[in-house]
Amino acid sequence: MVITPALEKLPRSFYERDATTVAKDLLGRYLLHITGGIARIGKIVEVEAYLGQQDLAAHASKGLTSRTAVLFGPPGHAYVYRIYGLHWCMNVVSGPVGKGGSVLLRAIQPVQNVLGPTRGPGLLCRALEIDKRLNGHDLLSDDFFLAAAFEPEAFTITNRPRIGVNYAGAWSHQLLRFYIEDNSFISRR
DNA sequence: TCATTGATGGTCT
DNA sequence: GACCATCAATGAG
Repeated sequence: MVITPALEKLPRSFYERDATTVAKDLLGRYLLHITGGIARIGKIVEVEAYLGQQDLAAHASKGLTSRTAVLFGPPGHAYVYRIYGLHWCMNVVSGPVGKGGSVLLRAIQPVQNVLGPTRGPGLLCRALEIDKRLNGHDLLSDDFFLAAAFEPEAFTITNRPRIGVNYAGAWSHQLLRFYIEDNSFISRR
């Protein structure tokens, strides 16, 4: 029996801040995806910030294309794409509008109705049934959104370089990966 | 425990 | 045609 914490949907203003601020503030928040009457819920424990067009590690560095259009759209929407031909990854578009900033969700801690492992961006999406259909989806909707617990918990945030972006030169060294210290659900490495 | 590699497809050049 | 914001299975040590 899982006891679901009381949750409050995050407002648009939450996402209108810069990617680094949103990334750190997303730790400890809850991701909910409701499909077929089943609510799948995970607590976010690891994220990476992608700063926008000038960030060579970010998809937005390609500029505005059909693929990256969502990144340059309004904050508070989901950017979902396929990577390495077989995995889905999910970002949260952050502000300010037009900058192309976003936050990659890398790992969650299972809370309710989660399918399989969640320590990694591809696994996370599989576990919450997130795929291309949710690209561009508004995160203030009622079936796919982020929420805060009414009673937040205390934790320490650790900074590390982002993973898998060695091609990005100096940008690959920036400490833009954040996770909850000592949480056992972060991706290994 | 660590390093290597195969699977697999959309996007960009 | 090359390149990936990955994961799981494999084999060496």
